[in-house]
Amino acid sequence: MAHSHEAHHHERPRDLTRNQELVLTTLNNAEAPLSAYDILDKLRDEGLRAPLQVYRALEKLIEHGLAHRLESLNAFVCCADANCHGRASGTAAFAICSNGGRVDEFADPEVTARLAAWAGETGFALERTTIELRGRCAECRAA
Amino acid sequence: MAHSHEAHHHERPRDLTRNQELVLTTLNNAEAPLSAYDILDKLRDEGLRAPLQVYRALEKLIEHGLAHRLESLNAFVCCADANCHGRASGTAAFAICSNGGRVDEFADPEVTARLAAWAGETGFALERTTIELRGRCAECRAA
DNA sequence: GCGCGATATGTTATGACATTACGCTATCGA
DNA sequence: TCGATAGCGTAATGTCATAACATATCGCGC
Repeated sequence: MAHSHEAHHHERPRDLTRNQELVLTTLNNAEAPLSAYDILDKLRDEGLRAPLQVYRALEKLIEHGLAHRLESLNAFVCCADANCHGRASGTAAFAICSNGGRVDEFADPEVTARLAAWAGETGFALERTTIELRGRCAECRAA
Repeated sequence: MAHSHEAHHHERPRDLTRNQELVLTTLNNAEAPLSAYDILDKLRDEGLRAPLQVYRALEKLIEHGLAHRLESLNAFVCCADANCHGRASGTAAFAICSNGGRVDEFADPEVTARLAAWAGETGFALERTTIELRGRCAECRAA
């Protein structure tokens, strides 16, 4: 099992290894999504040298619900909500600004429900859902 | 403008060039999504040699609503509905079977509406939406 | 028919993203 | 103490996508 202790439905930051910590901090400090190689470049000084070190850390962070992969960008962001966003309010959706690259994470229970309903009717065993919106954010439109 | 003739809101197959035709046919004959390089391999005999030839054709097919890109797979499928699915029933969603790789395309107007509503409230100028479900399809679960 | 713009094409080279394979180390409980 | 599990480090490779440049083709106004 993934859980080494009980009490909550996903791990807390205290479980993180050094590499995971470094990668998470990098994502937290970023204004926009970062590719694995972006992260690697930022962590050379900390001793990271190979893409795999980053990918492995990302894999765990995503498992723990602390980060997300943006499929349409091949890039990564930290979870908006630091904690439990994923399972609490349903599937996370992402609005990605084509201009600045800024990302807004949200969840719509109705959307989650409708997709689950479709899966139920169709006999599709849903494991994971990706919802990504592309467009220009309000801030960029104003400027 | 992209339109050289009026009467309909996207192009019909008759507009396709040779390369576009080849790529579309390949997608139509496929049981599962194909990567650009898969397509290229299948079209070597027809004289295609470089990835770019495939990517350029795909770009146009997608513009015309005849094919879709699956972001979570970095692969492509032809539109389920041969014609107009995109704008008619709202944003297309895809259920991708982790097992066989088979893809089921559908559209849920309520989901489309909720996402559009979120965009409206937030001032996000929505350009394109990606919805991809991963899991096991009914057929594979039965087997 | 000629020239022009728009679009498609072909080719080479390169860039960006991701994983396989291998070996070593640390931790933990039987 | 042994073995299982998980993490780490490195090199090599695989996969996906685009830049840059040159050439060709079509429609159309003149």
